[in-house]
Amino acid sequence: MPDPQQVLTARVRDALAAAFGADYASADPLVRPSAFADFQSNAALPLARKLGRAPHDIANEIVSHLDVEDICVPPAVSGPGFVNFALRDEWIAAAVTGLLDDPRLGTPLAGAPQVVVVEYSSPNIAKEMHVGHLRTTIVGDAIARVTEFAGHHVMRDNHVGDWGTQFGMLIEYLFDVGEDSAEAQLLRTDPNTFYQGARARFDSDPDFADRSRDRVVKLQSRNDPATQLLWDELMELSRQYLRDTYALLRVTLTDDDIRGESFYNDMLGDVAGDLTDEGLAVLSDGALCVFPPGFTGRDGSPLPVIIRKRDGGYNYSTTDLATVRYRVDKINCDRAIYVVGSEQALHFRMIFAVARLAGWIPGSTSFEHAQIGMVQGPDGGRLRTREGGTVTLSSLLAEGIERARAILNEIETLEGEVRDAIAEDVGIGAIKYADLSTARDSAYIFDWDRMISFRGNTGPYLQYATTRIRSIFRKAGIDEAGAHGPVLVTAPAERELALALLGFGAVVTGVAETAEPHRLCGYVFEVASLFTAFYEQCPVLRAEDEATRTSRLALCAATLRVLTAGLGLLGVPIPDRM
RNA sequence: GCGCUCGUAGCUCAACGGAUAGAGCAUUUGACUACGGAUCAAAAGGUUGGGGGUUCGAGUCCCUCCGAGCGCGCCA
Repeated sequence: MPDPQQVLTARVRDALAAAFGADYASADPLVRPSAFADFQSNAALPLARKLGRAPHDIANEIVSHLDVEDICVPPAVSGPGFVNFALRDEWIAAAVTGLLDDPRLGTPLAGAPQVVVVEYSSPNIAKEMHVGHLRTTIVGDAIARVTEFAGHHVMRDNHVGDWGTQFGMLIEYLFDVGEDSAEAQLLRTDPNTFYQGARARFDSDPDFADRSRDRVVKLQSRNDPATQLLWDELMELSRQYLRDTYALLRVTLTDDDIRGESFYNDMLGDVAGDLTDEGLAVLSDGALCVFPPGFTGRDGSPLPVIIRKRDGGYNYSTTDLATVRYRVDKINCDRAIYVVGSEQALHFRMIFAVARLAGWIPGSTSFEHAQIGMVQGPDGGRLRTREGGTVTLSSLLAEGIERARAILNEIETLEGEVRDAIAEDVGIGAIKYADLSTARDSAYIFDWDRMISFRGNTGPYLQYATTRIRSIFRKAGIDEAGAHGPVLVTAPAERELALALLGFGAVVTGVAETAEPHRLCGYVFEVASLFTAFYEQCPVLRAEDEATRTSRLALCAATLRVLTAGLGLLGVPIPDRM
């Protein structure tokens, strides 16, 4: 347990119990990084009222009961009652040396592992993904990776849209144009154009629209082989497209993670039936609705969750409720994280409310909507192409790679094939890191120049930091895995870097709890910044003596491992050279 | 109209109720035969949209006003 924040938290808790009784051991010792020391405890201040004593006295009392001799120099009380901790250099050095032999880099395995469903990406199939899918895919994947690494059992769930009215339309259109037609070939090359063709006919030809609706019924009843065959073909084409896209994006989703809306089709009747039996669902304007308390619409009237439409069809609310039940009853999840756009916040609040009303979510189970903010264009509006159209994900990724290549071409003389691979890593890494590094629920402005810059808090800067470290080991002719220290902490830059490295586990654990990958981005950037400062101030290969050289090589190795682990958990690719 | 989210440095963004609100970019200055300068060091830049309140302590919690984005019955 090399994380000083956790160690100190435990020690202050002991001191609280010793000073004021066991009742106080449960209080949060409020140990935080400090600008005035390495860490501070704010525990004394909130206790002042409770104990009826001056906070400064309480702080002194805590200090007198503290046993931190092995970790810190004697703690000092300052300000209104803060207890400041300055770690001993030897303790930091020993802890970092220990980090080198810890495959988990100080990250504790979850004491009570949970089954966690992470729903993310979730595109509509038979359509190309657009920029709106970028964040849910990238952020969701990072959340899944981090949660998994923290020791939980993660079930990735790609809740694709494969079952709505539009599939009747697409299949009917495919029948009309002919499966072997040039038009049908568009499904392989340009599915959006095929979709638009179908849509245009749907809107202009009432007969076609009627046939499309019939086709949906045939599809959902699953008893028309010809319909089923075409749907299967559409699905296979989509799986192919998704495999390619996720591979390029370095996203861990596979075919096995696809559990689309169609999967829940046979459970929808039970959802409607059980809600009716429980007396929760009532008919309103011919539709079967649940009115969860506390939700009102435009004119102040109660807002419904529509379970069954007037025409007898089910919609996405029904599917989402079936999904909740499946996850609780069949997957036995302890936690479900929905990585979906923030515009659907109301929808999910209502779905979760209905599911709780129906008793489908046990009190101990957490259902969360991890809201994803919009990706905006330079003007703050929706991101669009120059022509005003929707930006497809593939064109966005291609441009990122192209921009990375252009920059690499200017500076480096790498072989063509190697350069292509590096350009891909850098371009994809830049986009992903920019996307991950802002709080997931706030909108951000998409800016090529900022994200692909090799300076500042960007993917390429972090990738570059790792290549510099690798370069040191290449130059030294040793393998970074062979650097075991011991680490000595003397120079200020060494101390700051070492201290930061010890915080890896706490950050990972925190991100797993909050599903906020941007905090991990902030952390790796801080480590990279401290490393470059160290790199400037502390010669490694030309260190003054052998012990210092060994120590600094070990610090480099620890930094490299923390950075690669952190970027790996974020899903940001790391080229060996660039 | 109602609800949700938000408003922080010129720009893009951080900040688990804790001391003097931090980074990056841009700007200005300094350091180059360098373990990869795709770098580092430093300066300057703020009444945290306005106003009240709670608290020992508020960018953070509550109220109110202003402004923005999103959402609000049979699309998903």
